Amino acid sequence: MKGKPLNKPDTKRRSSGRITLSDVAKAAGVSPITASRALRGERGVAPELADRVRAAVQQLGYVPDPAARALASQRSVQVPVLVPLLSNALFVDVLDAVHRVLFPLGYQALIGVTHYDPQEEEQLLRTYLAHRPAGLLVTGFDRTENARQMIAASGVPCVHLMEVTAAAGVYCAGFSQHDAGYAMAEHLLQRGYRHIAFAAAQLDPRTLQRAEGYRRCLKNAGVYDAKLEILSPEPSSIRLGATLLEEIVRTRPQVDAIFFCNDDLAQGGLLAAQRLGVAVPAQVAIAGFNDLAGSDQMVPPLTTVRTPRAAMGEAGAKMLLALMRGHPPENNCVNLGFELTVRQST
Amino acid sequence: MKGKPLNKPDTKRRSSGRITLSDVAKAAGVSPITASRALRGERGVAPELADRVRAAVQQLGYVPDPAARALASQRSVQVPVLVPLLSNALFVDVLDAVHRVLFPLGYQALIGVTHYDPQEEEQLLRTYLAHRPAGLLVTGFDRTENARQMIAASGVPCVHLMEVTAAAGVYCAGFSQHDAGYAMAEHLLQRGYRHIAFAAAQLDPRTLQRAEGYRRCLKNAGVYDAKLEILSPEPSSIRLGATLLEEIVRTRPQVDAIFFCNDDLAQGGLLAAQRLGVAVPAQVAIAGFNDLAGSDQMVPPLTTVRTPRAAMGEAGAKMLLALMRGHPPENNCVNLGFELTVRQST
DNA sequence: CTGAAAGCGCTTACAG
DNA sequence: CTGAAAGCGCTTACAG
Repeated sequence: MKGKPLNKPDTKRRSSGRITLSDVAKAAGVSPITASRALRGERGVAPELADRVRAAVQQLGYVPDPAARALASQRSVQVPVLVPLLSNALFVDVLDAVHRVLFPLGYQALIGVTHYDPQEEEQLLRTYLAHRPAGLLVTGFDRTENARQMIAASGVPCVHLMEVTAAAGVYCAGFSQHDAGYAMAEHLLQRGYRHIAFAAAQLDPRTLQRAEGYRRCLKNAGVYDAKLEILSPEPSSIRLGATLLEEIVRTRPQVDAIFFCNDDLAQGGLLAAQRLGVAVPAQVAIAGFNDLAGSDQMVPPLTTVRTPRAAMGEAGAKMLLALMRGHPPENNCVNLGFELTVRQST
Repeated sequence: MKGKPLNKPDTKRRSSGRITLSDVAKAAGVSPITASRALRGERGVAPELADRVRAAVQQLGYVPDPAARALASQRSVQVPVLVPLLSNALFVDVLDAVHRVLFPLGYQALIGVTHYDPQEEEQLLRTYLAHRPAGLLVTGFDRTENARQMIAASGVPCVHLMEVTAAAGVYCAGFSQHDAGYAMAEHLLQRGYRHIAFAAAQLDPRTLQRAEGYRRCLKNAGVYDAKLEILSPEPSSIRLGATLLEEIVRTRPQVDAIFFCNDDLAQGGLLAAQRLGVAVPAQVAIAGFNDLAGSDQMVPPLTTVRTPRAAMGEAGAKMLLALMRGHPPENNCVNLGFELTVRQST
């Protein structure tokens, strides 16, 4: 007997008290492997046994251990979502949509903030890839060569958000930033404006693509003037929009319309115009981009481009889901489009 | 020889090709346990050996496997952050601050969205607790009894954000919502307003605490009128603020000031007043709460209460950090205060 | 201060 | 269709 406690014959060296798969298997009268297979819905398990396993899970309140699962299968349920910022509603909307699709299916969306810095993104990728993520969601196509290679070498399925490309073998859910910029410029031309300024902040790849669309459209119409591009590397904000409008009104009196690259800038511009007594759109028309909260409530309501933020998050997540399950989607690049939303500010 | 490949004497059955702790230990000429201890900065390792381990890590580019670590130590690096919504900038700011503190130290902030629903929160908790989180960050104190017990039983360190309490043994980082509501009402009284409406949405616990502060202040002054409370269960938004202002102006012409429970409502109210030709603050004063983006740019700039969102996230995360490391903070409840921010709308 | 053994709770790969 | 064995890559608990 050696003085061992009789009542705890099963005491292990490091028992956590957790209900394990073995407990479930024992209760169901099957082996742990069979229980595991039944749990994961793997076919090839007799329906009756699967039922017994499900019942045991219910009865014992068993919850699988994600760490053990990840270690054994070499794959976690984590899906890092790399976005430039959280302070831009744009990306929060995308992240929210991704989370809504992934979470109910057992996947964990992980926040990754790159601050628009490719080096920072590369570092994040290094860290996250060590976690054996199930999949990866990134913003756009602009990254370091290192980052690109790390993603490819990892074998982790990856979907690109916010932009589209014609390249093969690249998965993406987005829309053409260029075409959206072009469409807004075209709208302003149609309204009769001829001195159309482009006011932008941050100057990230997508902003520059919109700028290019604006540029091409005005050049086609023969009214492009490089001096009417106001490009600030500062972060986009309502306050900066106000500053930019003041600057334009002061230094470029000929301007009859301003295309702001984001709605927060445009809202700030609208408010600054009001303070300065500049009539919108009579003296200066104002247009934005993204159709953020409040744009429809501005005075006058803001003309903008409605972008498919939730749709991109959702479509991207669903595409990733397919890839993670080993079913490559027929269409590797979903173009969700955009919608020119004309209100009274133009 | 049995035909075995001679060049791969070390081939395991399921090698992942990953560089492991054993590789590091081998390269450093120590045992894996010593390498593990050195890596985790556990004291009691000879400095020289620790140096050799660090060098080997560098040279091999070793990255620890979080899953293996979690399984062996029964504790992951994950920190679920439970917030009501992502569509409210308030919580995004908190989440962002938490992430900024936790990520550089190797912890992973996990998104948890409760939609203001205690049942949903309980379900989330059940899921997250199974992941053996290192810590837990939750919003406020209002939750199901089940949720409370699950947290306590798990032994996972937990910090409450956004509110403060006098209760002992509860960790929190927040401010007094009640007092902030009181302060704004007091400001409006001091300005001479006597028919002060309170317009609120969502009606979550913190909104109701602010309402209570408003109520108590007006009662103390003898000017409380229950008919001037406009409480809508709908989600807070700029558009709803516009609707609420229109309703108040139409049905309660005596109102000379409106205290909106959140800045998005107040901004919407301000814009609606402009559309209706209602002068602010001459005819109706308007005040908000939270000092969200754009409030300082409104016309007129919005009087509001600046709340310590980033500070709460940061202080909460740091407190949690201390708890996770087994160093309970001296002060279990940090009150970050608030700042009445008077602008021209009152 | 250092290490050999065992174990965390699963799944993979191999048999039958 | 089912299972016994081994292993995923770490850390804990026990010795020395």
